Amino acid sequence: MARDDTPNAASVGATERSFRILERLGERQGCGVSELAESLSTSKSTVHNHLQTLKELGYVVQEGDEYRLGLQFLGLGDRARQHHDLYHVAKPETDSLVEAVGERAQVMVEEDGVGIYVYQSLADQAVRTDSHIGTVVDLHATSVGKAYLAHLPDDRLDAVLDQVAFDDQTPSTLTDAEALRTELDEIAERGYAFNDEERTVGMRAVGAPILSADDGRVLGAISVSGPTTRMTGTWYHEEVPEMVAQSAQIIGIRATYS
Amino acid sequence: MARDDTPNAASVGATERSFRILERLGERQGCGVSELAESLSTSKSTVHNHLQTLKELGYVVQEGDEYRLGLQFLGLGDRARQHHDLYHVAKPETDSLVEAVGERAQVMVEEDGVGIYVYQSLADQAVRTDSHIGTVVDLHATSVGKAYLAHLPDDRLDAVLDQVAFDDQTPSTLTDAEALRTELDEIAERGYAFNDEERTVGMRAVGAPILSADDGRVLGAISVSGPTTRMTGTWYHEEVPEMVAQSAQIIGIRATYS
DNA sequence: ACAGTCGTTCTGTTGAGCGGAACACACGCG
DNA sequence: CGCGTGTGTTCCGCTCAACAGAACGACTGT
Repeated sequence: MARDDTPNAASVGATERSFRILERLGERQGCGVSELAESLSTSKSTVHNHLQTLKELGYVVQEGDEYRLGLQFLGLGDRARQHHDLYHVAKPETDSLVEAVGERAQVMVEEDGVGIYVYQSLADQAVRTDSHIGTVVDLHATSVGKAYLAHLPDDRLDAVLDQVAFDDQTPSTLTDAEALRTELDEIAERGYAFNDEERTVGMRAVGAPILSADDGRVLGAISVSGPTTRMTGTWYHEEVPEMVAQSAQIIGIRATYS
Repeated sequence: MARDDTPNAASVGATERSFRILERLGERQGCGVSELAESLSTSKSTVHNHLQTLKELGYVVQEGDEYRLGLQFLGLGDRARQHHDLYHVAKPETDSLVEAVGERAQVMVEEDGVGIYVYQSLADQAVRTDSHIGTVVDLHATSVGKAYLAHLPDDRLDAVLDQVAFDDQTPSTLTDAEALRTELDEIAERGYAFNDEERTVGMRAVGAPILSADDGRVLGAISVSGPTTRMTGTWYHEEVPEMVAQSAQIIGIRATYS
């Protein structure tokens, strides 16, 4: 369910094709029909039909010989985010956290076995990577994901781990389910999680869970990430974790009483 | 093209149906199969097929007997917004404008004949309406839209006005094309536009165009809106316009040199 | 003028998206 | 307890529409 390459085919093929086109349009910053047709191994006419339909619906705009994603998706995205009220309470606190540490911070929420960034704040000197709002991340290979998993009830955790494909993304990625479970226990006790180049070489991160203040349920997670050159020593191991955990706690309190 | 009810049918019907379902899911905050099927006058099985497909693609999540929009749309929306670099430069300035006037402000960009809010900032006492990020608005019935139109080249203006259906939304809405043109001339000279309950009864707004600092091209528009009870006298007619126009100018300058 | 793009249009065929009916399950009520 | 009614889900054929491929203009740089 969580991964894209599910074996069972989608029942509505045309819809799947449309979204493949849209996703490709997002990756490249807009492109033409032929480029899309080739990269999706579909005929030009089919791609053209879909683009025309999406254009009429307002989800794609045409600029000369190029097609781009339409801004209407902002509306759908905003509507989807309104269900997760965590966003509104986390936004200001995340901004001040970024101001304090001078790196990058992101707020994650789980959806259907994967993590999705609902907010991201960047300091001026923060490292620009491919992650942004709406980025889908693995729960077991990020500091936010592990902080989240560490506080998940056992049955939910089992369900998530069953879906996870342990395809090591970097040489440091955990590939063993048991090793992950023992690390999650440590994280739960410690209160925050580290990520040392597991997902992206050259990047380290510190994540903390956002817990409901009354029933202790985990609502999401927040993390700060930066380059290995700056994330070192007690700054990486103590001071940043302290600040992240504190911000996470504040967000958790605000989320429960609002 | 700009409006939804275009006579010519979409070539890919399944895609259109999928998006109708998604839009409906957005309006109601998630709902069930039967409710969707009835309101779209489609069979339950068809709706179910589409929902399953969208769920596998990650754009819809299922929670018990309810379906909701998935957070993946955040990614598509963010990608679409990246093309309009206006967003990044306008965000901080809009926030400080809101802090100064204590109402609501929104940044608009044109896309295919309609206006779309790419950012919105709310003060604590701001009026909550149905507008939010991604909201599609008519260019001729909003202060942002008119401020934008007033600085559009003649040929582009003609093209937009041809598409506009003058369906008066409130008793105050302008319904005559010529009357609109004369008002646009005044706006262009004055530098800002007013909106007195044209779109929403009880709401007034002041909008100013965001112009490129070098070639004077109009990039978008920004507006402040609030209730008629608070938007009165010189505050509405002079002070707020002054602040909005100043913010618009700052954004225009930052947008050109960045 | 030519060959190389690009996007667009056309047409036939087949498979897939569709509606309708039947199913399984959860309620609430007498 | 059944019943009635409400879900969401599954099944199954029929037909229409989504697809591939080829042909068409319009450009662009040889």
